[in-house]
Amino acid sequence: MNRPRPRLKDIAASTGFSTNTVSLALRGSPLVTDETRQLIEEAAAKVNYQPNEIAKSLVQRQSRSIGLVLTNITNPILTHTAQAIETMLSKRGYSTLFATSDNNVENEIQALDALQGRRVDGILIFPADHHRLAHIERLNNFHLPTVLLASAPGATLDVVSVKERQGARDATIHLIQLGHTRIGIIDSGHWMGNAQKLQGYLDALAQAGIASDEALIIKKSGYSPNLGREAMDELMAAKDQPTAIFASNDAFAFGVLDWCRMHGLAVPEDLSVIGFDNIEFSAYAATPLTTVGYDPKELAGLAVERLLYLIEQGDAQTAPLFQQIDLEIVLRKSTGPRRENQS
Amino acid sequence: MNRPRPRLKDIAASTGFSTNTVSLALRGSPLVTDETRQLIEEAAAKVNYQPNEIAKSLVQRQSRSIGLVLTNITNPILTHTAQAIETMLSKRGYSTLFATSDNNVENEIQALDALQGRRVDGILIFPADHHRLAHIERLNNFHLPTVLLASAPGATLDVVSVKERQGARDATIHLIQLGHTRIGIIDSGHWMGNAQKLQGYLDALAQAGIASDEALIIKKSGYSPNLGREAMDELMAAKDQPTAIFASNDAFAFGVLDWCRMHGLAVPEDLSVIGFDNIEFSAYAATPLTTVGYDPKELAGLAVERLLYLIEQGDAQTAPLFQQIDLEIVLRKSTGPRRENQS
DNA sequence: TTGAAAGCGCTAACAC
DNA sequence: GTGTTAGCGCTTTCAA
Repeated sequence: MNRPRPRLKDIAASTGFSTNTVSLALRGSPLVTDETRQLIEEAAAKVNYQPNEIAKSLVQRQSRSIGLVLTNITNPILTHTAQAIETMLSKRGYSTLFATSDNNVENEIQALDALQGRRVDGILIFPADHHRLAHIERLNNFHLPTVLLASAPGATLDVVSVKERQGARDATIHLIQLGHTRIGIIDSGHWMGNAQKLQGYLDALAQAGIASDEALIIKKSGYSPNLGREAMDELMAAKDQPTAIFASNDAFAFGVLDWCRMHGLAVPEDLSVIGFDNIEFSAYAATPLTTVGYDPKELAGLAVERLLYLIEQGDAQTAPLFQQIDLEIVLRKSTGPRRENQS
Repeated sequence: MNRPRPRLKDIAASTGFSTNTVSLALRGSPLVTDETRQLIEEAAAKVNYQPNEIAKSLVQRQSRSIGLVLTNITNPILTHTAQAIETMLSKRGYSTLFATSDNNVENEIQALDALQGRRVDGILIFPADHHRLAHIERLNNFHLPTVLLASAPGATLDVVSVKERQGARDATIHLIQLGHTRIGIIDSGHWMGNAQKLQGYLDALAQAGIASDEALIIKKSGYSPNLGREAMDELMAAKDQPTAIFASNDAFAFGVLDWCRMHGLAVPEDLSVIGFDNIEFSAYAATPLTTVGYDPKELAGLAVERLLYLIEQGDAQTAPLFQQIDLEIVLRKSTGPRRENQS
């Protein structure tokens, strides 16, 4: 297919050394004379020699590549995480093989198979379904280092994620402190088997002695403002309407904001809304969005460090580590005190 | 590192056949008996055999992987493109190696080197600088199929991109038709050596007989709402202020919207603004954004098809193909007629 | 300090 | 139909 690329052998032939010497020289071995090295390096540069990493991988039994599998990257926060991961990995000499599951476990299994076939040295994965992890945990059978980018309950794998439950609780408490008691939640967690945010929300209500109400808990599968709008239709149909909404991601929150614009509700005067993720755009929403956020670089950093550590450990078994980073409320304009005359 | 994975040899030993027969059987060759195949497949399944793609790549001299290099993916439209590309490639049996240049040519060169080292079969690249393409064009020396995801002027490579110039012209014409004559542009193209949008803007003015004014042309390097705000500070300092703004990307437009909010300008009554890219959230901006957009899937589809075609062509040289997809104005709320009493 | 030989896990060419 | 041999481009013993 491609023009025959120069091999070690070729530059060996042109310089008169053996392939072994050439290999040693190019890798900066101290065994080889400076003079020899120079000769060899020149010859290599002249033909634009680039070592074949594939051959290298085969003999060394390591590919210096890792697999990154995400659900989908329509959520900008995942995008930023992915980019940070790639940058860090690249600095450490690793390539990243990228795959998406589109939130489908079958796709995920396929992606994982492909990555294993390519003999990646490790895997970073944001699982499609936090309750169906068997195929991921099975990677351990081959001692393939893996870290989960989400805190799946009871996972026997390394985890680096965000304190979702606590973040959700803080968000809800923020609303409660503003005087709200009828607080709706739009949650997408169940979709991937993740009840963390819902739990955090319930924690906060319980702690404040507020009874939870099924009519205020809406579950939506996906990540899109449309779903936020749909949820609002249901939420505001209740006879005792909420005065505040906790949207489990910023996209939902935008949908809520949009619903309010369409229905003439003022935010935060008529309705408070808080989001989750703090995507860059949330500052520019119809009403600048109060939300709870984290630093994707921090997440990426921990995940990469841990994965690389596991890879370097080799066979030495280490107990799975569970790491979670903090979330912080970013106060903007979409939440405010409950009005006296409010429902 | 990893527990020794089963090899062809192992399952050959366990079944009593030769490695060759096993290889043939597992690849579904008609040469091998059904009975034999079945035996072999069972044995393979039992040990969870997964062919080593690295070894395969080495002997077949093709990796069935392609390199995708982007500048950075903070622009959601690039994100969508990337995801679409990965999905399509995966369906065709290709893995995608992902790299980012962060808009830095040095990084780009490094990424390209890494990809070549890994012997990718082809490269899809959104170049950091549309005027510095030499290192990319050099890939042709090794007959490494490459398609550019942006229309660099005078490139000797295959290109799949959007009709930026025309899109920019249409956007500006839209503003002109609304009665605006003082139209500002915030352009980021120069940053990557791309004057397409600026050209389109000038085309439209010229066509309408409106003199262009340097004071209305602001160049900003990057992709962020902040830059849009900064640009507005400069734009609105002119003694003859613009009544409409063409922002060369949606992030800039959000900055403009925010500036207006801060300065008490109503959009579109006091100022019209049109963006570029139609990122998902533009519908949820402070004022729903009128912008010009395209379908990233269409772009991805063309690029992948072309690249795969080039790869399958092998050495047969084909003239570079230049493809551009159409853009369409998405009318929302941020543009309106120029008011009589407006400056 | 350098070279020869073996081998990573697979496919391809050729026997039988 | 199935086995044997060679070889992809490298690194890794082991000699010299």
